[in-house]
Amino acid sequence: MRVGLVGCVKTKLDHAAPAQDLYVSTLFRGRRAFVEVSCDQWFVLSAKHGVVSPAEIVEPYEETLNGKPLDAKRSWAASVLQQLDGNDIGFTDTVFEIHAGAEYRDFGLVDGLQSRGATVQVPAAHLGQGEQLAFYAGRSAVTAQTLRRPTTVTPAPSSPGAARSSYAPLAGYLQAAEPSFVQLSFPQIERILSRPLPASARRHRAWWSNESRGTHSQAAAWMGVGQAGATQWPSGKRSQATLASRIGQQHIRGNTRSSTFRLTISVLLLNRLGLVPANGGKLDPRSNGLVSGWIAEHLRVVIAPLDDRDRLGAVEAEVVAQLDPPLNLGHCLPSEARTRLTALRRSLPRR
DNA sequence: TATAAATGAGGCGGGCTAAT
DNA sequence: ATTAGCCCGCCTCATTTATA
Repeated sequence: MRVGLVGCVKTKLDHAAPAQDLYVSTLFRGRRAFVEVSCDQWFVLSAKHGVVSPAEIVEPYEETLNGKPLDAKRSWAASVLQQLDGNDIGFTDTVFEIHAGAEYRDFGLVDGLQSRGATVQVPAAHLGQGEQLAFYAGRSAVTAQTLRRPTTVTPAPSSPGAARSSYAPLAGYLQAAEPSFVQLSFPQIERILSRPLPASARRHRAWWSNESRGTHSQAAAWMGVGQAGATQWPSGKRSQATLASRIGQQHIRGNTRSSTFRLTISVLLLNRLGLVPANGGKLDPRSNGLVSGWIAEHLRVVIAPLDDRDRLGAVEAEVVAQLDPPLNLGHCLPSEARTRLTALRRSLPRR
């Protein structure tokens, strides 16, 4: 049995509503989505009412544990434990997953649960505010499911990408779309997002532009669509890399260890750019920057969508066989140039 | 000493303009 | 027409500083 306890937040609806809907901040919604997947049952930890079932109708109120006197926090924790005692929960075979701040946890609640024989986990402990928002928004249902298995939970570092954005539903729609060409109206997009688009979306064409390194999450949403990696054989493991992450982070801004393409460019330009090898088959930071600049300046990318990622490996072999690109080695016939390239690549040994 | 207020953190999201 | 990028406010928690 796994029980989620979700702390209340300040921002609420202005009218009575089921507890699960009363709290409307991004953080609460993220926590709720998390426990709905990861737990068998969950409750709200309300500063005013203690343990509240998600469906229970609650009037909006203005109360928080933050900054309350020690005694008040202790007696609040005691009353929460009392409510849980009366809830027919078998503590010894229950894992409590707490999604609330330290004020809610550390004044008797965690200790009380543990002394009753329960296991307590705090998946987002020690994360900063932004990190928490990213943590909850970035966790897909699949990821939350995996939390059922490990005994200790370590929050993953936040990573760039579209999944944590409020535009994630749009990314998901595009990801799942059958045809590689999709046309949507404003209202259709708003239905997918379950909220209106900002006014700028209708007023400024620029709102819809792509963005390589900016902060506009809507651009990240559609630019992150599309998986770059094929299914690995024989493990069947699927790469999580998107086109944006593979090309941008590994090929253009990565290092020689993360991209064979970079390795090839680096060894070919070693003398011309005065590149200095470093340990581990990499280049020193300055040299790596020079390679990034060179690639950014010269690289042109053509994207050919393919619906079946499991066939990417076979398609690559066909494409390479037809084009016979001089810098590719795999799937190619041997040549004098390729023998030299192999030798050059050895000039950056991985050791 | 207890409480309240201010501040910092950092990712998200929006508005807008300059540059290409 | 499109891209790059600056600026600002929001959100919440944790910590520091000010006040009663």
